[in-house]
Amino acid sequence: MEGTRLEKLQKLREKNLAYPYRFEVSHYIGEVRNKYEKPTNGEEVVVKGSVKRVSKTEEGFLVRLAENGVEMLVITEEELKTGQEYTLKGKVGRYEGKLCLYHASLETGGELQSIRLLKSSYDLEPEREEVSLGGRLVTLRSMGKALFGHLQDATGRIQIYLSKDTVGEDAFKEFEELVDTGDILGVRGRLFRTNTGELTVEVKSYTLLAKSLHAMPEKWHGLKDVEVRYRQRYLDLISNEEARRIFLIRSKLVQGVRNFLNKEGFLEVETPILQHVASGANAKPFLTYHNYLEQNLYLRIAPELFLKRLIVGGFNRVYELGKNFRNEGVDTTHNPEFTMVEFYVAYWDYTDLMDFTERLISHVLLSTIGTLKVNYKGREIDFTPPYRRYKYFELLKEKTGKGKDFFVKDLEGLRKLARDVGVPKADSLTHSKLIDKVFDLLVEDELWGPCFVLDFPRLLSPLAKTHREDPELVERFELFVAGKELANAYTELNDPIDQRDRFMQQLRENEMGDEEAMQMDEDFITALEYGMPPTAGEGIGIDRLVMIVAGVDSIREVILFPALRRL
RNA sequence: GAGCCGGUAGCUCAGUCGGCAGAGCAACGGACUUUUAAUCCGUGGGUCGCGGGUUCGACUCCCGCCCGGCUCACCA
Repeated sequence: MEGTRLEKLQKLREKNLAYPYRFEVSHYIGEVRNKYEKPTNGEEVVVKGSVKRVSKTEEGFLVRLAENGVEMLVITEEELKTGQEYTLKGKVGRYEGKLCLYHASLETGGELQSIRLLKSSYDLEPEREEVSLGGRLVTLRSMGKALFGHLQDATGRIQIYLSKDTVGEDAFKEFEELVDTGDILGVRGRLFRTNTGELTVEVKSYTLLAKSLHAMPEKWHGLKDVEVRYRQRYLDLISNEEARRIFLIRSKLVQGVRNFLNKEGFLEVETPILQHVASGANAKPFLTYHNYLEQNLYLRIAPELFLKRLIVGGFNRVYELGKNFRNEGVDTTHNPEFTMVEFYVAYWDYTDLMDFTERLISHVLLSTIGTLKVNYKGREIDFTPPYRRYKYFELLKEKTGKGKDFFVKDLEGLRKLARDVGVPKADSLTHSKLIDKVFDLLVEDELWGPCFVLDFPRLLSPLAKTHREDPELVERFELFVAGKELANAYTELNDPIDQRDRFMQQLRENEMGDEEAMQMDEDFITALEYGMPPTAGEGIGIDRLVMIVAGVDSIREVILFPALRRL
């Protein structure tokens, strides 16, 4: 902690001003800005002005361009010189809320637009509306008898102006003495625009709502240290616009999923996370202990078997959006606790789900980012339905020239193939794992655009119903995007006798060394014995979907507090 | 679990061949009533991730450990 900030806090305590209980806020900051800043539409304009400052950013040079004192931002690849006058052509947009000319290039002729007029058409006059706002003071520029700063929350940022004239001599002096950047501040005053056109609160009175005892991260470069960004995510959210963007997308996306499913008549349910048998997926569970029951319990690896019990119970459409826990490694696409939505529909089969998935993804994308096309790792992904559909063994045949019979029946031949293509530990893997690994290695990475892979080998899918046309297959599909599995679905196995056989097969797989083979769940089989209607079910990985929608390549960037070792 | 890279002031980063620990921002003092990465003058600030070793001398070289990132293995 910083000594001088502690001293200021002490002075606040003496004046009984240290940590007030409440502050009446009229708007969140973003609301005020939205009210007076019209959305831009990419209009192309030519403007002329002199360069006040050039900053280097990831998007190019960020330039402050002034025409008779009125300013706008410009983002350009051109190397402009401070103090020089230029005519520039570009598209009108906003940069952190401020009017900005994007993709600006030098221009000789063209119809000139005055910056003042351009700004007045997008940035409306606030008519001295009175507002009361709270936020964190993130910048502060003191000029003796007046000062400017910016107040920020996750919805936006707004400039504040204080002078001896507006708040009075004593309050101004107190501000300079006791307030630092980083403090949470409440301000009341009237909105106006400065000479350069920036929306600003002319502060009549202010309240220091919480002192920050630590200095803020650097105002220009932000917080870069990824470890600090994950461990102290609040600092990331304060100082990095990108972090705020990602988690606002995540929130909207989750909301979009819920809205869509609710609209389609699904019931949102919650099933146990603490389970006696961790089944429903191939994964190693976390183990915990319940003192009163005097029993070990597992953290769920999937909600599947409970959701299907609810189908037995007559809830025809159910979903659960929540966390699963798998005791596995951590990398750019895996976190030990991750979020999935699983949903089940009585009387449907997996072909119904493919169409449904396309509709769901479309709805979610449009409601979060307003488009079906996203850029990911420098390539476009187009989610416009329909998605391509490939059969599992046809993809393998393309790559290996071998058909389904080879993979299902010729274990030794498969083992040799696996060795040849470089599957690690090919000598000790079980038959089903071998097929799975060969597929991963040869096919998966190439499935870039959204596509369904369907009709998986029965061996790999102990909960899926046997294919109506081929007893060696099941009615199952996975949705692949950017080489990663995003969703997994099947026509659910509802024959209890068959289900028991499949679990038994899993137990044998376990004995043969597959630690992740599924556990037998007798209670679930009992439920099936009472009769489960034909049902289709699907799970979608929310974290991965957010990664693609937000365009980031590490799962930790879309999880607020990712798993890290304790310091 | 393995390989590679990284950890230096509150933050972002330099640090040459082993020779007094550096800059910008932030902070502190001063000037400045429309600034906006404000500006100008001045000041303070370090367990160089931790622990050993080599050396007259280690941020720098060697060994071990901790934490993180990437790749791989495992997994969705």
